[in-house]
Amino acid sequence: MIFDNKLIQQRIEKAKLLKEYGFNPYANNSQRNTTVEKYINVNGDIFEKENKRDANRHYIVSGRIKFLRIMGKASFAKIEDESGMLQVYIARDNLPEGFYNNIFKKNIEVGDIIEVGGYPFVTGKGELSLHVDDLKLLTKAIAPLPEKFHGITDKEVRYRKRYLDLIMNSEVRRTFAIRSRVISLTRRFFEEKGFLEVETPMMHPIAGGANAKPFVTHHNALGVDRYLRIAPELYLKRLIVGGFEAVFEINRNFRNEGMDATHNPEFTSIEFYWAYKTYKDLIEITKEYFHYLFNHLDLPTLLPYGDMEVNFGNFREIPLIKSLSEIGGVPEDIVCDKGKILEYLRSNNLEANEAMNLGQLQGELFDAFVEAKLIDPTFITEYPVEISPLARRSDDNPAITERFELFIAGREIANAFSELNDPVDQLERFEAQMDAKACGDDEAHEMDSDFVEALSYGMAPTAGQGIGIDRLVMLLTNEHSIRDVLLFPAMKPLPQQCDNSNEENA
RNA sequence: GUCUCGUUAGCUCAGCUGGUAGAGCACGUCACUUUUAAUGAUGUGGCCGAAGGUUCGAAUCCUUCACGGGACACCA
Repeated sequence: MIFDNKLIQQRIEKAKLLKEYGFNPYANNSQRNTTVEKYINVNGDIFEKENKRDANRHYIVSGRIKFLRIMGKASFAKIEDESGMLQVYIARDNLPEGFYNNIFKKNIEVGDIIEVGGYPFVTGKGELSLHVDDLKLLTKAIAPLPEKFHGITDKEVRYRKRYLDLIMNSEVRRTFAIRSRVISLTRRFFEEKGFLEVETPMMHPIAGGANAKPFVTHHNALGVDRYLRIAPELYLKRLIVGGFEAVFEINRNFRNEGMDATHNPEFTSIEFYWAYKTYKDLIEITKEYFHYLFNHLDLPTLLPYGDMEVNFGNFREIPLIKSLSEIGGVPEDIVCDKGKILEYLRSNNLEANEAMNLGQLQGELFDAFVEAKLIDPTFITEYPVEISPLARRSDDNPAITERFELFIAGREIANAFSELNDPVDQLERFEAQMDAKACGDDEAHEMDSDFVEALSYGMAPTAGQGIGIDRLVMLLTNEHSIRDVLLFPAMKPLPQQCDNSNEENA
């Protein structure tokens, strides 16, 4: 039984006793008329008052008891609501006869949610507090809170029981408040730019738009399997075909792959598509977007990330090949020679795969020597066509594509390109993917003939971009695990949980 | 997937080369009307992640498994 713990039994007993005394341990008649934050702001003048108090004011605040110091006939408690923590002073003689000794001291404890009324005053130690003349229990917590000083530090417990993490680590709330604002600001930014927010299916008959393994589910009514989407890309482009010229979608993608500090099976991205534009326009709007975020989030331009400092006032742009020598320190004369690259990789004790083509090897050099050095925001452009299967070829140089990836703090944060809109080329690329799939590549794209047909009606030249919201939030909040920016990250089930769910389902 | 570290009271952690399971906080009882992780006294509290094995004897040594953290490889 889940409540068989002795401490929980004690607290259940206290709730029973309160009921017997006529106090509802789950009262629903809150009279709260201010928050802790407002209380502290409004009563800042109490420090200047005579006796440092004003008994003519009266406020009712509510919150969870985080600290309780009982000293005989008087007590101090710290109660916390969403806005902050407030000290309240509870003395026997200010409460109804017997309440303090029999009800408060015996049956109310840390973790309970209470409501107190009283006037503002400043204690001898100089802390603005509330002088309580009315106290009631709103919610009895029957489970004891973790230790008040160390709180809850076990990452596993923090992720599995996020509510406990939020109770004990109030700074965690700040991370998720920032996340919420990033999503809200992102939406507003693109709306203000004239983009239309759309919702495309989460359940796809064909999982397309990325190289990834999908989750499969089953639609009973139609008797068919459906794939949770791995990317919204192909649907958003259909909308461009249909005549929308600027669309975006902020939503979840699902990939049935491994989990680690930067991968959760469901993750949030924004993808946006912009007709009559190229990737160069995307570079400009991306800079504007970051500027907008930083302004509205009040973040400093020099943002710490781990032991790095990222200068968001220093956006750079460099072609991939050029970055190999200029940033990666790879000798200029080898970056376009397959044999010399292989030799160079070997001499640096890196894997040198003879089967790779020039573009793939340049990608290897980039990963090994450049990526980690891209601290300030850097647009890497002119990707080799061999490692950019979805991007439009450059008209000037058929070996490279009209594409960029944005790197910040040594990590990829956005991927963008001028979209392929030649339906015959697209069909051929799908067919090549089909061959790869037949050869055992289970992440190869599926043929989506409806999408090819859509392109055959003509898609205006379009630029499209995806930004991983989770990783962006990690960057902005200086968090180093995706689990710290997801309220409920995916976790393996515990054996006991399986048993419970079976019982519930039975 | 590989390597590595961890899992002991509600929480945070000790527990050495194997010999009856420890502390602080929390909780119970008592004292205390301006405290700040309040204080002082006293008491309760354990399937040592799970299963096997070695041993007279295992929290401790060995094997397997489960779940986490970190690193590396692949993907956003």
